[in-house]
Amino acid sequence: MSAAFRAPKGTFDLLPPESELWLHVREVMAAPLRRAGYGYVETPVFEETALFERGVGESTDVVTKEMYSFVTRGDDHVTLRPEGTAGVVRATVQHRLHAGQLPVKLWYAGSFFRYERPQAGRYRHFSQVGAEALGVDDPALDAEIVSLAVHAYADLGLRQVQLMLNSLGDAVCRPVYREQLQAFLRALDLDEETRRRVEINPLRVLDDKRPEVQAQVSGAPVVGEFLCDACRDHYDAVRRHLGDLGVQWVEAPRLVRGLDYYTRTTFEFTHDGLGAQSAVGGGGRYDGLSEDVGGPPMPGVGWALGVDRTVLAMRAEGVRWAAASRCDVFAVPLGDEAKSRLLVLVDDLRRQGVAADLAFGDRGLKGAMKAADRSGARLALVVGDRDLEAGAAQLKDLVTGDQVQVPLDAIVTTIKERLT
RNA sequence: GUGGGUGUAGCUCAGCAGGUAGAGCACCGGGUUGUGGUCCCGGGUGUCGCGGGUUCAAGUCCCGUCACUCACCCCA
Repeated sequence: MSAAFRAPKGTFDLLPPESELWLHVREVMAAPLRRAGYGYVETPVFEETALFERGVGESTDVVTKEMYSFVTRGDDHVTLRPEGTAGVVRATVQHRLHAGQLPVKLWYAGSFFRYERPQAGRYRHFSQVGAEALGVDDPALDAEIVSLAVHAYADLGLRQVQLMLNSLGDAVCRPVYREQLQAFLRALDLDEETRRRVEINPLRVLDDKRPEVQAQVSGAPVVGEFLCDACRDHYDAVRRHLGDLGVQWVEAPRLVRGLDYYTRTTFEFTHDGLGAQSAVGGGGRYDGLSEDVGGPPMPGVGWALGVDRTVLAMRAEGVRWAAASRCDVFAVPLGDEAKSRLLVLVDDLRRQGVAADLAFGDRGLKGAMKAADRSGARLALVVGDRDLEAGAAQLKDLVTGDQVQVPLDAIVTTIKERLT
C-alpha cells in the first residue's frame, strides 16, 4: 500500500496471467496483416518534435497539449510518439522504400504516449497495433486495409465492433467545406473555447459530445455534400469494394478525426462496452502527410487498433480465450540429490520442447504437489532417494491420479509419449 | 485544465451512536516426515492513503492534502 514507488499516473503494469491476453491480442491483430504481405517495422519511440507538429498538425489537441516533449542533453527537441503513422511515413521516406515496389505495406506494434487526464480506456501510455499501406491511392487498398482490421476483431471473438465510415475530401474540396462549416458554426451560441476551435479546427466541433453543442450542430453542413468528383468517385469505389468483401459499416457523415493528416476515407471502429471511450481503433487515408513532413508526394492509408481498449471490449463481451497451458510436467524432488538430477532432467525436457517446471525452494512434498497441481501440468514427476537407488522415478498423471514407476533413463521418452 | 465518486490485508469488501482492526478469497504450514485437487486445524501478511484538528478516546467526526477512479475536453 505504501510502496515507495508507484507506476506513473495514467500507466499500469501488466502482470501474469492477464498479460498473456495482451500478447494474444497483438498476435491475432498482426496475423491477418502478415498474411496480406505487410512487413513488420519498428521505429523509435521518440522522434523530432517537429515531425509530429507538422505531421499530426499544429492545431490538434494532440500536438498543442498532449505531447510528452523534452529537450535532450544535446539540445535536441524530441517527443515520445503520440501516434504511429508519422514515424512510419518518416522512415519510409528516409529509406526511400517508395522507390521500390508499391504499395509499401508495413505493420507495427508498440507503445504510444499522450499526456492526458486518465480515465477508463484512456492512458498516458497505451499500446497499439498499426498498419500502413503507402505509395498507392487505389480505393481497393482502402478496402483491403479496413477488412484486415475487421478480420482481426472477428478473430479475437468480438461481435459488437462497429465500423463507422466517412470521407473527408481532399485539398481541393475540403477547404470549401471548411469555410461553409465555419460560417455555420460562427452563428451558433458557443463557449469561448469552442469558438476558438471553430477558427482553428472547425471539423472537430462536430465531434463535441456535449448535448447543448450537439443540438446546435445537428443542422450543420456535412462534408459528404461537398466532395469533389475525384473524392466522390474514390469513396464510391471504397464502398463498393467493402461491399464485395462482405464488410458491414455505418455511414458516419459527421465522423472526423483528431489528427489533421486524414483525407478522403476515414473510419473508426467503435464498441459500446468501454465507457466513454468508444473507439477501439481508427484510421484513414492521408495523401498529403508525406509532403507535410518534407517528403515526396506519397499517398497512404492506414489504421491503428488500440490493444488496451480491445481488451476492454473483449471483457465487455465476455469473450473467452484459451490461454496456452504453461506447464506440461512438474518435477518434485525430495532431497538435494534428487533436486540436482531433476534440475538437469527438466532442462532436457525443455530443450525437447516440453514445458516443464520444478519445485524450487525446499517445499515439503505436500506443498510441492500442490504447486504441481497449480501449475496446470498434466504430469508430476516425483523423485526421492529411494527412487535414485532404484534408478527410477514416479510419474503421476495429475488428471487421473494414476502413478507408475519409470526407469530414469527412459523418463524423457516416456513423458513425450504420454503427452502426445 | 474542469467536475463527481472512492481510499481499511495481495484481491473483493465489512466495520457507520467515536471505545483493543475483521470476513471471504488468495497465500503459507500442519493433519498425511513419499503424494495434489475435496475436507479439517493453524497462521494476519495492516502506516485503516497522508497531515492537522475536535475528544479521555478517531478507521469512524471536521479541515487540508495526496492518490485512485469516472465523466467533460480529446482520442486508441
